[in-house]
Amino acid sequence: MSEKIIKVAIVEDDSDIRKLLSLIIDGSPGFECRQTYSNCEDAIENIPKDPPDVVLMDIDLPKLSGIEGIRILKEQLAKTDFLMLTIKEDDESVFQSLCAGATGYLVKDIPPANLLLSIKDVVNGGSPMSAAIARKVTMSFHKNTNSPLSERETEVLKRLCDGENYKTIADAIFVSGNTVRAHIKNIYKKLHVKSRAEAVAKAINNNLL
Amino acid sequence: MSEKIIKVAIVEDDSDIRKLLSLIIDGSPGFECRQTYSNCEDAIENIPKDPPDVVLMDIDLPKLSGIEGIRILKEQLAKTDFLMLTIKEDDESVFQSLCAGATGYLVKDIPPANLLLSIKDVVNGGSPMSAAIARKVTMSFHKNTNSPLSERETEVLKRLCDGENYKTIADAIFVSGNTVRAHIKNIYKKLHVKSRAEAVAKAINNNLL
DNA sequence: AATACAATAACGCATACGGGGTATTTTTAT
DNA sequence: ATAAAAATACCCCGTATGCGTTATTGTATT
Repeated sequence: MSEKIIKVAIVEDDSDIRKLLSLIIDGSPGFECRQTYSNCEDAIENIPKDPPDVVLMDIDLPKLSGIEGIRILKEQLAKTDFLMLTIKEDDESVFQSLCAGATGYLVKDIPPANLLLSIKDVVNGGSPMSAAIARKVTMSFHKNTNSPLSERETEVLKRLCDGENYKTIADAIFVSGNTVRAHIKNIYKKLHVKSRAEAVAKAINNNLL
Repeated sequence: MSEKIIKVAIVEDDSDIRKLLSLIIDGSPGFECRQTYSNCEDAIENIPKDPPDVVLMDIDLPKLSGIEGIRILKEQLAKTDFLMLTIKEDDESVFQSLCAGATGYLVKDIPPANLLLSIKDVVNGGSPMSAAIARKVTMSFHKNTNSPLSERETEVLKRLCDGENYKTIADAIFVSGNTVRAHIKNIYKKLHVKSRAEAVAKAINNNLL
């Protein structure tokens, strides 16, 4: 099946790790690593000249971060998959990376055999993630069970997200417009916001609906 | 490490599959399957009496769907992990499942050995997903590269999401309030919405920011 | 029995907002 | 070179919205 050699590029500032990774990849049948970079600037300049199948990207890099690097490179290289390979496991790093265009996220303690499997996985349409990372991602979908809002308020908030106004909501849930306004005021108090737009943003971003 | 036996429950309407799964699990050292159900109603009534570590949940079930089942069960059983095990791979099924509380999503053609690995993975804090499912999930984070909005409009929309008003936005980006209003009108036209709340909801749900 | 919250409902007031235009300048694309 | 799109800016108008305040009823919780 995988008769085509997978071309991998590496962006990693630690020269020991960089060389080790390139040796692992280049020494494995079916893989080749012709491009390695110690910083994002070089990668951004040279990777588009000969797009690899997969880029292994560190986050902590001298000037531009790996996340910024992906943001810039992914725009030009739609067909290239970017895999984060980093020691950082905080939510910010993980979700910023995915939003920037990463298709996988591996932590650096990954065994060489698994790294190669992950690279194969991503070219075959998967999204390899270390266990704890994958868990973070699925958790981000779970409905917030600690919502401060009552059922009725949640119902109203849902309708605000659809752009409904007082009157429309009132008619839909069979109460007066004044009642809807009262609910909305309570929603604002509980969410510490002062406008529909803010309430909607907070509701969506905190999985309150 | 895993000296404790992993208790698994199965909710699956096809009796052949149900029996096969329970045999695989019960026949593997370190796993036991004492509870199997052919529908959600029975599962909802009985699973809370003796919470397992992991529930393998089908989606297409006679009355209540597996997604609804998780929604109800997960509220009571915070410590139990729910793994979807289904033939369905459409976006709706995947994301509704995750939102309802699933911690993993496996397609039914998974080899028995991998199923056991996935169950171990989820109890060890991971989130096992079949390759195509994981890809769907990471893709859902990627910024929409086909945004109809200009840079300036995107900037304004971001600020609308923070609850800023005309004046505040105008001051922040050093233009007149009238200009901000003009931008917002264009945003409404392009997104086919007629209020801030709607624009914010659409922007967030479509990864325009 | 008492407290608290949720859901219901109303009124006044100032203004931010959405819809309708029009116009100039700059940037980008063809 | 020229057209299209983006960014800037202003006007009017009516109303939906946010804020303050008050009140009744029912349902939990203690």
